[in-house]
Amino acid sequence: MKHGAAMARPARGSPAETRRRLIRAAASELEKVGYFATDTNRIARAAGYAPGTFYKHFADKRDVFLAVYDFWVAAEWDTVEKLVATGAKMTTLAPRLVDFLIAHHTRWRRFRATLRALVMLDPVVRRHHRRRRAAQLRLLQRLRAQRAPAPQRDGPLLMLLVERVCDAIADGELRALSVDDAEARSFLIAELRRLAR
Amino acid sequence: MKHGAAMARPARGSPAETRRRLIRAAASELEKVGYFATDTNRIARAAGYAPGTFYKHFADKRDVFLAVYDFWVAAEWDTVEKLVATGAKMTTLAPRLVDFLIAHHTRWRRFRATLRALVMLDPVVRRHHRRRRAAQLRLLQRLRAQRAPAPQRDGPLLMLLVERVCDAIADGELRALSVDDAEARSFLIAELRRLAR
Amino acid sequence: MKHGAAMARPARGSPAETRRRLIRAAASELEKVGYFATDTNRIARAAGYAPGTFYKHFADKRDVFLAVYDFWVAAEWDTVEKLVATGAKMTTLAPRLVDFLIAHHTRWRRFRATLRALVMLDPVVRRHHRRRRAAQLRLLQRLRAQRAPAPQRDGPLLMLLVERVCDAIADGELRALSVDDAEARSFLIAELRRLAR
Amino acid sequence: MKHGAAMARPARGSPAETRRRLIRAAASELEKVGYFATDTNRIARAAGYAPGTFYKHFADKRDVFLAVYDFWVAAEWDTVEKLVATGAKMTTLAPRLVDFLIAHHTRWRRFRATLRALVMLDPVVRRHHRRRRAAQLRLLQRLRAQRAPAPQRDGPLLMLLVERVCDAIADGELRALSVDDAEARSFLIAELRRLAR
DNA sequence: GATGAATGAGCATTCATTCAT
DNA sequence: AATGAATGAATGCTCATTCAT
Repeated sequence: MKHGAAMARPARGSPAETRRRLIRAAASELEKVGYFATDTNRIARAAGYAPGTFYKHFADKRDVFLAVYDFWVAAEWDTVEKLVATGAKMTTLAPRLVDFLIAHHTRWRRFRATLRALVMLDPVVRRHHRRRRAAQLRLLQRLRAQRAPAPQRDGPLLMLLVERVCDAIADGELRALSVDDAEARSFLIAELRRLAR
Repeated sequence: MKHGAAMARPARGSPAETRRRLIRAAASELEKVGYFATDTNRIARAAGYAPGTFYKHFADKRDVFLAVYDFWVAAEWDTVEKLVATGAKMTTLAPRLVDFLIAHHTRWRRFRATLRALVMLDPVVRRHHRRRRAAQLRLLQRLRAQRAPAPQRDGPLLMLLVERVCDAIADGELRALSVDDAEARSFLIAELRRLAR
Repeated sequence: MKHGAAMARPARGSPAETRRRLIRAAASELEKVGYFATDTNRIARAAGYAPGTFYKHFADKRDVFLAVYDFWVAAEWDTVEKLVATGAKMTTLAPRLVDFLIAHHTRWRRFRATLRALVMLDPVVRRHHRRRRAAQLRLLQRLRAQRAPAPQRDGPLLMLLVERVCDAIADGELRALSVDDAEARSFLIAELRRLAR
Repeated sequence: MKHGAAMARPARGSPAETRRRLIRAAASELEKVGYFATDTNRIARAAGYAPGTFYKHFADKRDVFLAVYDFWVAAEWDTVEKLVATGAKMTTLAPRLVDFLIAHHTRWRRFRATLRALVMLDPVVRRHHRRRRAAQLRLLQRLRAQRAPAPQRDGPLLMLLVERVCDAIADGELRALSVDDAEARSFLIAELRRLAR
């Protein structure tokens, strides 16, 4: 009715499409108010579905959370890979990477705050997170291997450091302590450049 | 029986004593399961009191959380001050400080995970946290002034860095990325020593 | 068993039907024990539903109260309009109206007692009540205009008087003061007739 | 300490004094927010006592309510008797009585709203109220006997009418229906004068 | 595949009342 | 006589989840 009589039962799209819509809605809710302040009914409604539909696509509330996390990580690493694939030198690459990472963390800072808490408090989220981390590390090492063939052991610390500082900038923690964002940015760029020798 | 595994029923005590017991019980609950998985009735029972007693001492659930936070911060800085007051040189002082901070963060890692999330998600917790942070910074500057009279601007970054790395060690994030805790510890000690020249 | 003496479990019905059932159950509870002695769980159970269902249909306890009030007012004025619509002369109409009003107020006297108190004590109920009152007054004037085209200003006092005396009869206040109900009834009929000249 | 060392344990006054203070505090609370929105702890605190003290003087919450009611009724009839005792003619007396009653009801309108509800909903309050009413009626008849020796049967209706209209004026119900308070006042005065022939 | 009415355990919070001091 | 810390049943309300359609 709504779309005219032409479409023979649009059926709202494929299951995959529905799932994607739900994840997007969940991501948005999680970023707006965090995990504990949303509920699955709201997520379903925000995606344009009924409450029951949610449970056709996700086992439970935590399950969307993990899906959103995967979505988030994929978005991050896709961009990182693309930037690296440009073949630019570290001198040019580092600021681009840092700017992207700060923006990405800022855009998702409330989601990330929830993530950090759940990783600590929920064993299932923890396990999932560890697995993804390991995968990221492998990716990172692959990327670096293309530039400096010698094996390197400081990847983890770098990753952690970058992530932490990005979160701190996003949270406004540094500003609150009267540290300039630009200062923190320079610091991150320098760290990245140092790696590439 | 009625109180399950609760602490022995406390003697009809002073309000201050009751409050302390409630804070302790809340701290323990927060560390065990986090903010969102406890409830005020559990906290009260764990302290050996009835639900109503909780609300004689705290406005609401968030209110104990802030009290626990204050308790935690006070415990940390009391020890830091004491260690500094020994008058030991940075060479000896730094490992002691680092070892204490790592132990302290490890002991309260789940509480700290919750804290970080709430600072991001709850404006009241955020405000409270900012205020405490500022106070800590003043304390830190006072402590450093005794050693290096020249004014220093890197306090905030140091504080943040130390806290972040301690949390990472406590969370096991570094271990999960096959970074030795000892390595991280050395790094922190080096950073601290660098400050004192 | 689980639902105690509740109404038979209603079929999975339309929201409107559920809402109606909840209003009916609330009306019955309010009349039996008054606003402050019921709770929303009891109302839901009495209607044959679980506690949560109540909140799908009403924002809070006060909200059902207002719905019951509207229901009550509608029932009253529907009948009044019907009686007036018979076209009977005031001589015949007056006793019928009075008898209905006395019966209606008697049937709902405890609800009305609560209403009067809440109108005084709760600003939201007060506002709602004022609005309904104004609507009733307009209806009354419309009804009277059909009989006596000249504009009349004594509607409010009449409405108030009738309502008050009906409540007094219903409450048994008059009987307690050894005033015959019949006497009060005659008084009301006389007042109504006087209006029609 | 507070009052100097001179007073040998002021003991706060006699039990009767304490009781009076509690009643006064309860009256004030009841008028401010009504029966269901106060609690006995608040009443005790408002009177300057601890919660326990309340229960040394009253069996329960309802018990103070009845005491306040008695206090209120006594205040009303004391004044009425005094006004009647001036020996003034009804022409002069009636406006004075009416003005006092309107003021009295206005001052205590929220208390009276609660009273009317509780009379309807609580059997104990109901019984108590009936007894007081009967006593008032006897007093009224005694007062009128001094003026018109012939027995009179319209006392109850008069009392009820006056009370109801005073409440309506106090509640602002009449104003809300655009009936002037002055109009209602004149009506009451006329009714009173009619009684005295 | 989607719906959405219904669920009910669970949680934060209140308050009349008690009793050891 | 007064205290006030403590009680705990009760209450309003939420939300993850189910299931008949």
